[in-house]
Amino acid sequence: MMVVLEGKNIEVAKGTLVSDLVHGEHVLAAYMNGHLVDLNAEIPDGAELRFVDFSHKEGKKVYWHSASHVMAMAVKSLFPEAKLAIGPSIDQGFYYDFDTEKPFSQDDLVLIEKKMGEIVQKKMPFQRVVMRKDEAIKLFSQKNESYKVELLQEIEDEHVTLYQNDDFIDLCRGPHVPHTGVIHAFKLLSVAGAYWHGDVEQPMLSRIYGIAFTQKADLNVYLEKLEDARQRDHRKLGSELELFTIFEEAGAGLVYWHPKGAFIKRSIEEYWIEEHIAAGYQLVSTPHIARGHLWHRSGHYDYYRDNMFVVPVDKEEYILKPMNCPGHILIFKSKVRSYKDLPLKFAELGQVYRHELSGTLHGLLRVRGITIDDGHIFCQPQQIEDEIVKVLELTMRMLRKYGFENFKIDLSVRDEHKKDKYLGTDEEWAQAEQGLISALQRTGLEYEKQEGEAVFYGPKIDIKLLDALGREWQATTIQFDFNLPKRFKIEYMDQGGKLKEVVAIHRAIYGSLERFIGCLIEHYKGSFPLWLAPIQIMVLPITDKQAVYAGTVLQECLNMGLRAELNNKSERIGQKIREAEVQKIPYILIVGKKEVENSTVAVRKHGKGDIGAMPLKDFLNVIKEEQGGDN
RNA sequence: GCCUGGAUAGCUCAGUCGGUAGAGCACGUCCUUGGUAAGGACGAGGUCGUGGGUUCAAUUCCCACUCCAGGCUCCA
Repeated sequence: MMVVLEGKNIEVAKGTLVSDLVHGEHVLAAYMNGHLVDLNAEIPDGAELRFVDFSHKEGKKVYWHSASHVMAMAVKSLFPEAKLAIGPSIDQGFYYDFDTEKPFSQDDLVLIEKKMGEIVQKKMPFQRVVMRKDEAIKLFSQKNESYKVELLQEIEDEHVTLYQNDDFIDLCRGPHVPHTGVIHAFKLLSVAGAYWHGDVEQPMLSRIYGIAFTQKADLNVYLEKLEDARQRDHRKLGSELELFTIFEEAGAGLVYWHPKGAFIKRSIEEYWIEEHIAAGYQLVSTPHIARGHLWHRSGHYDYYRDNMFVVPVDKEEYILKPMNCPGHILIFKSKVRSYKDLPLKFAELGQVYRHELSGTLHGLLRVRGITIDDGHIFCQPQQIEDEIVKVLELTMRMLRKYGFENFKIDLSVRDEHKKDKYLGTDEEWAQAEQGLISALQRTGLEYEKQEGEAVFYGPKIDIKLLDALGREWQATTIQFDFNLPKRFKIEYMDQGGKLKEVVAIHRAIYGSLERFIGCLIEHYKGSFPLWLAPIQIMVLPITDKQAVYAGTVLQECLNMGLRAELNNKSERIGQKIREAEVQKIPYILIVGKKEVENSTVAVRKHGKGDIGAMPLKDFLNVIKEEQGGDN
């Protein structure tokens, strides 16, 4: 019979298995007529086949999923009483959830890993078993695997597949790698609690996360990357570089910026203000607190009450603002606006407060006191597209300033089948969604359309930026709002003298400044570019005899508007260099006897080391070009 | 909010099977004046997260709370 393998016609005997066509171990599974199958699947006549290896996304999934089975085998042999829940592959590796009397500890992982090693050695085949559902239920009931039984009961098919290695059997759709020996390099990474079905009401299970690779070297690279990420942790760098502290005494999720961190924050804000004024925004400033009445009218009180800080004042409730929009709307509504005034764009670096659940707080990435770089665009329907294009262009220019080059853009639209879930008319949605699409097309940005991901009050564009390690960070969001214009009756007078409802667009480019700075810290690994570095230059005299010259070097730097400091402690130069390097200061100017005689400075650049001596003027010229940052 | 594990000097951590504690780094003083990532000596520094309980005695055992970590959930 004929089959098509990787696009080529070949002749094979009837009853040939996929594995018969495979040479070597790198092939993990195969696509047969579009379906992913095991290698020991039989090939039907005329089948179209494509091999899948670890370099394919699907291959990784199969591999990691098989690794999770190996882990489950190890767990069941060490802890026979542990009940199996689920064990899928994830973006980076796999996990398996178990119900155990006592949750696993870090020490257990070592034991489990060891056992996994033994299982891998045995090269146990993954055998696919097809069974009637009721038989499978019986089987797992006997084994006291209640979670598997529950899963089976949710399956509607009459037959189910199971995979068996020796006496270990697990409900599984598959496919799997041929045998356990294929799993070469693996590591169990962490243990965590997780609810069954992710449901708070359900039992808490013990989850083990792991990762696996076909080569030991790849695993090492991955582990190094994890270690690099740990080294970049903004919480660690934040305290080492004295950028910020979150004080237990002062409250969770509330950030105290130390001078250096505050400098960075202010630099980012100043740059933002400059760009926004140039882009036609008008800065406004609104209070941190407002009467409850305002939040009832905006609808926040009903939808968002649990996340708001409520303060009793006299006989009513005041609320710490969780968002800036109502404030900006009040300013818009303070007088009758003409179509000639539109688009009207208000911007504010507004401090908002949100009562996020304690467990979700995380360094700067999730806080309760948030600085939002908020902007609201009030415009006419026909202005939508142009305005979105302007926002996108502004966003790209600003994010690129920080060295972000790769983005993931999501366009979230409503679910056409559940229109009743959303506010706003068909016409409004069509206009808004089309405006976003046209704007994205005009700017040439690639995006992914996410059906049904829009919020109930309007469609949106979210931009995630990819940092130096390729990790995603949610930053920019551009959202239509069909809710607030109606609730607040925000209108403008058109050419015909009639009042019409405005189109309102929320947008934030950094998103949250706290999160953005956290991201920057990790992106730069604490080594800020010159324009953001709190201290740009450290002047170090080699001995006390150069103190006077070092003082003049410092002064010249300061006169140029540079942020420079002088360390004239009577320490060895190696020690003082170390202190400055640990602080990741971009430039160190070392002055000794030679430099005094020649009126030069010996320049040491962070990350590069000694770049030689040069006249101070030359150095100042070099640095002047670097000073403004990119663009 | 939920689960597990934590909280000891400014930081990183050790320790006390119940009798109020120790290291390294950082900090201060002195010696040293040294040419590209840690010179030496001495010194100061802690109500052992907070509040209660048991006990002659609690940093240690028990309870509650707060905060932190890793997850889960949440993020109109």
